[in-house]
Amino acid sequence: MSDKNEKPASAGKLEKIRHSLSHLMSMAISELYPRVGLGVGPVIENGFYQDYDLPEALNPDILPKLEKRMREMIGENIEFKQHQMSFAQALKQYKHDPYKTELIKDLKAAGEKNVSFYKSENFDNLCAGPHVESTKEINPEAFMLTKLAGAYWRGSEKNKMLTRIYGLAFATKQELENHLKMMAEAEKRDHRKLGKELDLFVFSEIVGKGLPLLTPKGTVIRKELEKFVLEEETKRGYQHVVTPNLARVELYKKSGHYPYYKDTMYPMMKVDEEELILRPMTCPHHFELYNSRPRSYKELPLRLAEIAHQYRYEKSGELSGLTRVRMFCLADAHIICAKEQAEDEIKNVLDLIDYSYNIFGLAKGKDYRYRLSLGDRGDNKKFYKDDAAWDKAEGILRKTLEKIGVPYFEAKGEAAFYGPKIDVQMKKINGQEETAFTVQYDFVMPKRFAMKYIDRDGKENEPIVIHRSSIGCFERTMAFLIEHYAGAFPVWLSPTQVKIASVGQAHGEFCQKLAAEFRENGVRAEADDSDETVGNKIRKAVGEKVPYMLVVGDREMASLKLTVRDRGEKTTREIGKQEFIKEVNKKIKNRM
RNA sequence: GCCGAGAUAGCUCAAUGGUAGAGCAAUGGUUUUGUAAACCAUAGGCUGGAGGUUCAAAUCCUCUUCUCGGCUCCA
Repeated sequence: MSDKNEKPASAGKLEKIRHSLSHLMSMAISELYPRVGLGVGPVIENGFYQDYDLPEALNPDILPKLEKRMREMIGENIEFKQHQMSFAQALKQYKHDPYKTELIKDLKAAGEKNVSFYKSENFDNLCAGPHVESTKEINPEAFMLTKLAGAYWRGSEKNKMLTRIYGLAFATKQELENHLKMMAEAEKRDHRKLGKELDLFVFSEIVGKGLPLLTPKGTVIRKELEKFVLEEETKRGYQHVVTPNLARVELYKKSGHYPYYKDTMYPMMKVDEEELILRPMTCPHHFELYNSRPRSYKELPLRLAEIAHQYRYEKSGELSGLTRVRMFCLADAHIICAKEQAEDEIKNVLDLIDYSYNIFGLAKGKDYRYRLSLGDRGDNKKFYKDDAAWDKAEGILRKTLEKIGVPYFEAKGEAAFYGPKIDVQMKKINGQEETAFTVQYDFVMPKRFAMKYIDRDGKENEPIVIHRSSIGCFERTMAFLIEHYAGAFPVWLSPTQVKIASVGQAHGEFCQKLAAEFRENGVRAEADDSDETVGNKIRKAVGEKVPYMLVVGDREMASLKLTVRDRGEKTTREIGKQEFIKEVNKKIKNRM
C-alpha cells in the first residue's frame, strides 16, 4: 500500500500524539545511531512510521528496547517547541543528512521563506508539526512499535532502501487493545489460513510460487462463480468466446502492450519460426475476433466475454495467497460499441457489478468504493499521447458516475496506458484496499487494430472499446469472499451443503442413500458414517462450516422427518425430506 | 526485484550443540454411540534443499528454494 492510499488520522489531538511519538522514536534511535539519516515520518491510520538510513540492519529485538526508552522519555515531560530557521541554517544543520537536505531544497523550490522545526531537548527536527506541547499528553501505555520494514526513499525503487519502523498509537490503552483484538480477529479470517483449514487450495514448491492448486472443495466454489458469471452475462447480452492462452509476440507489439508489459510478461518461447508468449491479457485476441469479418452498426454493441486465463510474471515479493498470483483467470469482456453507445454500456457494466456485489452481500461505501483512475497529461511515457481523447474519455466516465449518483474519488496517474478507468476498490479484512473489478474506456486499441464498422450511411466508422471485468479475477474474488464470509459460505457457494451424520452403524447405509438422493436433486450432500460419536461428527461439521447438519438414527428412519441443525444454531428443527430439498434448492437457485 | 523475519510429522506446535517429541488428523482394534472431542494400540521425520564448522548440528556459518511483514508493482 502506498502512502497516498493511507488515510491520515483524524486531525487533532491523536494526530499530535502520533506525530510526537515518531519524534520520540527518532530521538531514541539517534541515541544509538547519532548520524542517522531521517527520511519521511508521517502519521498514518492507527499510528505512525518513520524512515531511517542506518549504518547497519536492525534486528526486530530493537523494538521493545526503543519502546522502553520512549516510555522513559514520556515520563520526563519533554516539551515540543516550534521555531523557524532560515534555509542556510537548516541546510547547515542537516549537512550530514542527504534526505533532509533534499526535503529542505524542495521546500525552498516550493517558495517557502523559511522552514519550521520542532525542538525537544537536543533533538531539533525539520517538521511542519503539529505536536503535543509536552509528552505529558501522551499515554505511555497506548502505543507500541509493531514492525520493521524496508521502504524506498521517496517511494521509488531506483532510490536507496531505508529502514522503516511502524508504530501504533491511540489515546487510551483500551483503544490500543481493541485495535489489537480486531487485528487478531482479522487474522483468523485471512483467506490463506482459512484456505488451508477448509481445504480449498494449496501451493506446491515444485509447481511454483504464485500458482495455487484448487482442491475439489475450492473448485466447487470456483465453478459456482463461473456458472454465475456465464449465466448473468448471457442474460445481459454478452457472447462468450474461447481464445488461446498464448499468442505470437507480434500480437502484443501490434496492440502496443509489449513495451508497457514486457517486464511482467513471461519470456518468449521460440517454436520453429514462431515466437510465442503466454498472454498477459485477452484484449488483442478479442480484437482479432472482431476483425475477422466486416461488422455492421447493427451488431453493436458487440460484447465479447471470456473466462480467460492470463499469465503475468509478477515480482516474487508481490505474490500473496490467492490475492496476487502469476496465473489468474479473469471474468473478462470487451464491449465494442459506437462512441454514442459508450455511456449506456458503462452504466450497464456498473449495474452488473452492483448486482454481483449485492449477491455477495457487500455494501457500497463500506466494503467497496469507486475510483476514477485518470491519466496524466504530463506523462507521455506511461500514457498514450492524445490530450483531447483523454479529456473526452475521462469526461464520459465522470459523467456516468455522476449520473448514477455513486460516490467516487479520483486518482491521477492510475489509468491504463490506453485510457481512463473506473476501478472498484475492495476493502480487505486487514484494511488494505485492492482493485476488484474495473471498467476501462479505450480509444487507443481501435486505432491500433484498425477496427471499423459500417454505419447507417454505409461509411466506415471507428468504434471504441470498453474493457471490463464483471466479478474480476476469480482468484482474487475468491480470496475476498473467503474473508468476507469468514469461510461460512452461503448455501449456493458451500462446497458441502448438507452433512449427514449417522447415529450408529445401523444407520450408515441409510445415510449414504439419503446423501445420494440429495445429490440427485442438485444438493451437495455428504454422509459421515464413521465410527465416531454423534457429538464428534457434529463438531467436525461445525468446523467445516457446513450450512446444514442432519443427524439420522432410528427416529428419522422411522418417521420420514429429518432433524436439521442449521449452521450457527445450537438447536435443531424437524422437516420433511421433500420440503427440505425444496428449501435448499430455493436457496441455491436464488444464490443465497 | 528490494529490506527484514521465518521454514521441525498431513495440521498446530515442543526440543538453545549431545538419542527429534506432544495434541489433532491417519491406520488397526474395542465400542454402537442422539447434537461441539469414547477408549486402546500402531504408523508417521534425511528437521525445505545443498554445502561447511564440530567428536557431535533441527540448533552455528554459506548458498539456495519457498513462506510471511513491508517497499515497489498490480487484476
